[in-house]
Amino acid sequence: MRSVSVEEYKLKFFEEYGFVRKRCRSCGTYFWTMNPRQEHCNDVPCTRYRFFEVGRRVNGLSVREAREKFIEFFRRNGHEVVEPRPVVARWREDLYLTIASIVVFQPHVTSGLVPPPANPLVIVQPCIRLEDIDNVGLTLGRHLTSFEMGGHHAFNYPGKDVYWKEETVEYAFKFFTKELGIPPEEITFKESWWEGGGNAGPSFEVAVGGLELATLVFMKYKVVDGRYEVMPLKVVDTGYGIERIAWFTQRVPTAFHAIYGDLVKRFADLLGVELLDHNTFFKLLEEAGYLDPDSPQTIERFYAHAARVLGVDVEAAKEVLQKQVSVFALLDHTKTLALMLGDGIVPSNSGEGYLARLVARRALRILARFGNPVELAELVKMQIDYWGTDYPQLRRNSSYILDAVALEEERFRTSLQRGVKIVEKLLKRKKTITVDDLVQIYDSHGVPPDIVSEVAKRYGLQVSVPHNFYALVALKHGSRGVAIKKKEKVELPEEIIEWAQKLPETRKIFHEDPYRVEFTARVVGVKDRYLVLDGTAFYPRSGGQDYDVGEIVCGGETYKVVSVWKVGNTIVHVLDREFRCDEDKVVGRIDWDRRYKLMRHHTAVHVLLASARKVLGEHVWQAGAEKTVDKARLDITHHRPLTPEQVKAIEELANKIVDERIEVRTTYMERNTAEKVYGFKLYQGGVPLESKLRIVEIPGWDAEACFGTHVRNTGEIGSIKIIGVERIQDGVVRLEIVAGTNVARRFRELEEHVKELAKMLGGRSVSELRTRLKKLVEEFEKNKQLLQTYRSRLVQAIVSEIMQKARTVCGVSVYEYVDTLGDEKLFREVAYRITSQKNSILIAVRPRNGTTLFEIDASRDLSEKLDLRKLVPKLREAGAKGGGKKDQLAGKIDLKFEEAIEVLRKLVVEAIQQLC
RNA sequence: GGGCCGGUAGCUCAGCCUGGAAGAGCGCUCGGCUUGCACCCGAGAGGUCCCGGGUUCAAAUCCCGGCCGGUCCA
Repeated sequence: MRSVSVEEYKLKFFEEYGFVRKRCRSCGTYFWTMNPRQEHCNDVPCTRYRFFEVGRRVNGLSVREAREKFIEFFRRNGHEVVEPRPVVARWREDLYLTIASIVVFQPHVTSGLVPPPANPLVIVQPCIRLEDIDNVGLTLGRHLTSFEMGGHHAFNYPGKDVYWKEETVEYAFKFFTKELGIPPEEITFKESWWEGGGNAGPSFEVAVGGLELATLVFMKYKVVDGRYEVMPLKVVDTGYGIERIAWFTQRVPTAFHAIYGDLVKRFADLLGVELLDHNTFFKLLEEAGYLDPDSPQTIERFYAHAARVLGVDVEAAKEVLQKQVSVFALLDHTKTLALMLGDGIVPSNSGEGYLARLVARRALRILARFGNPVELAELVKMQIDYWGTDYPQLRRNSSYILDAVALEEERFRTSLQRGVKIVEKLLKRKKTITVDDLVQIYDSHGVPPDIVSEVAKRYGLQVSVPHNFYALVALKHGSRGVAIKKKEKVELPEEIIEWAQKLPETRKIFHEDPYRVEFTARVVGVKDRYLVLDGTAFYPRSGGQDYDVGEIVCGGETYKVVSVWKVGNTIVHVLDREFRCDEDKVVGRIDWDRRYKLMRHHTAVHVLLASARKVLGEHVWQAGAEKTVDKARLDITHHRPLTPEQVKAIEELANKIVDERIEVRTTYMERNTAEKVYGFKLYQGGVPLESKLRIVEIPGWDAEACFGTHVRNTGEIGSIKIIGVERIQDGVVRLEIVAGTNVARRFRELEEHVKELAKMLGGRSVSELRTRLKKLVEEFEKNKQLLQTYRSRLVQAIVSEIMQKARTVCGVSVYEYVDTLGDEKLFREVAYRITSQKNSILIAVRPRNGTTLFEIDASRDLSEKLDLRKLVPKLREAGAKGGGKKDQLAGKIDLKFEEAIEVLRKLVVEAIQQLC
């Protein structure tokens, strides 16, 4: 840890309350305590867990009660309550999951762009962190993949301070002592340093009886090139572990007992695991604090301790323990999975979808080890029932959640079956399975090593899985990069972008009036063929909507506008040639026909998304969209392929929304208000970087933060036709549509196409197409049969002809055949018939483009005496190229076929004569 | 977004390493056995070896590119 000045941590609060600063004898960390005799920092592993012995006035808080107590305390102390956000960080471009309460306010609030929704505020945010997924269970609750983080936050702007360290520490102290009734001398404030996401600052970790209950961070630095710069905006970022508070107050031995109550026993029963009693768990817990999952020695020590507690040998203890751990891990994973799916993640092989699959597969793997006594969906169902009140989205989306889980289970099973076959195949080829094989099988086929080992065992082979298996897998993938989500690219030269950035913002006439075709504007910047105006009706490519084209008139000259781009808030027109005009004013005119098609397509896409969400469920999210003049497409997240009925239902509903002639409203709203009113559905097309959002709303159906130009009324769309449905990626379905007059155009194209087909098939009308085609296919099949009959007859005839001209050399029949038909199948049959006679050899030539292809086939018995490959050198001398097997030679010879056959005959006869 | 694995008969796959006559099992059709059948016996039909290019006398096989699927990791 870097050395931090003591001044960062010295507080009046500590002085007033009689805290002393001490240094931990074990880890060297400085800490503050009211107990002058305390020698250690009061956190594991420097002390054992003894939080269950610590006094407290409040007992037995459930997670919900702990959450409410936390919120209530800070509400009483002047904090406004903010509703939690989804566990999928839709508003973040650089993060998939909500990993902390502060994530809710990043980057817009912490960067100063947007004011916080309240200040100060309190929030309890469900969070998901998957880093420690493999450690869940073993540490009896120190590691969880999902947890609720209670945070009270204050944003201190220059000249507008809310509160800082003194108040924050005092709140924590009061909450723990007054609200929970923990004796003051039991509370330790550990000095620490927090760093993340380019920010940093001093922090305190609040520990009681070995358990860290909260972290208080004072974000005040920005990390620039490894140096710390003081930020104008200083943020109080606190994190209280709601589950840990529940654990602490309940005096139960594991966090899982505290969080899941009677679910623990119900899960254990379903798995057939006999749970240890609380006393035994408490004895285990004493050692659990020293567990460091990264250190195998501490794990071994834990097992040894368990063996002593249970009075059995280490192997037996390990087995008992692993069963308990499995129950805990399964409780944890199923809840996390429910939360992820409940907030609309669709399992997939990439992006946040993969993270859901990862959790599902860890859970399924555990179930597999127990012989799949219960379906995963059933366990998830229990979690939905258990948490349904706390997280209503679980109940609302339960049919999707359960369907997605069932599908994941099915996929995992087929994947495993495939994997087992691969292992079996491998075992047939080689007698051992190396560590490399294990890594390869997991990496390519998703079969975890313990399952490979189990399969191998059935074949009597012992395969041991190395401790660092997953590290080895990680090694194969190289260094980790940062996840970056898609970004719209601007097709302008670098120097033009730089130039445009220095120019003023352009007035957006296309927003003020999307129906404006002609406008007058002043030139504010010219560089070659790039033109910037003070205002424009030309829409730049943005939000998936293609740019406008048209013309700009200046000084009697007309310039064509070829494309339009957005650089920040400045709009750059690309002209067909260099702009040379001294006049200040220009007149612009957009290509209305094109624009109107784009507008209709854009609004149609919003309608389509609303319709898809209604038909398929809330998990449907826009994964991408593009609107061109010809058509538009919308990629949506969905776990299964769409059925024709679903496609039809989506299309029908979309057209119903069109027919209802709903007014499309465009408004500007403060970000916080908009989020409160519409939720995060707003950010379907990405997250704008503004504090004020432009909201395009189709009342009752859809509201999105959107830059695009839209029609005034859904009725203007005219009609929507889905012209393509395609699975473009696991978990993503692409819908292609046309709208408005394009539907007619599309229909005409299709009609012409069909007419052409009808014509090709010799029919006169489209209605004949079906019957003609059916007949044609039948005829084709019939002719194929007929051809085969003719072929057989012809083979017969050719074979007898060849036989008549046979010559015998040393008891071997030598046949010759000149094939001019070019029917490969026929030739094969002829060759087969000839060489299935004993002691026979066939010399065949086929004239081709002035040269001759040849083939020599010998019967099997002959090839035992005569190796045709011995002829190859002589053939080479004769100018042929080729090769083959003992009983077959093939190649090419640059001779007329009459000459070729003589050469070949000579060689073959010579070879046979040597056998005599 | 990247790595790895795969795409051959209706289905499950072998063949590919080391180029030279496209295979097996199941299913299907017909026939036999049988009261009947999921059994047994016999015969038969069924193929763009994912697509495109290259190397070669010759490519399912080797090389390059693409498409599709699976999987792991971001």
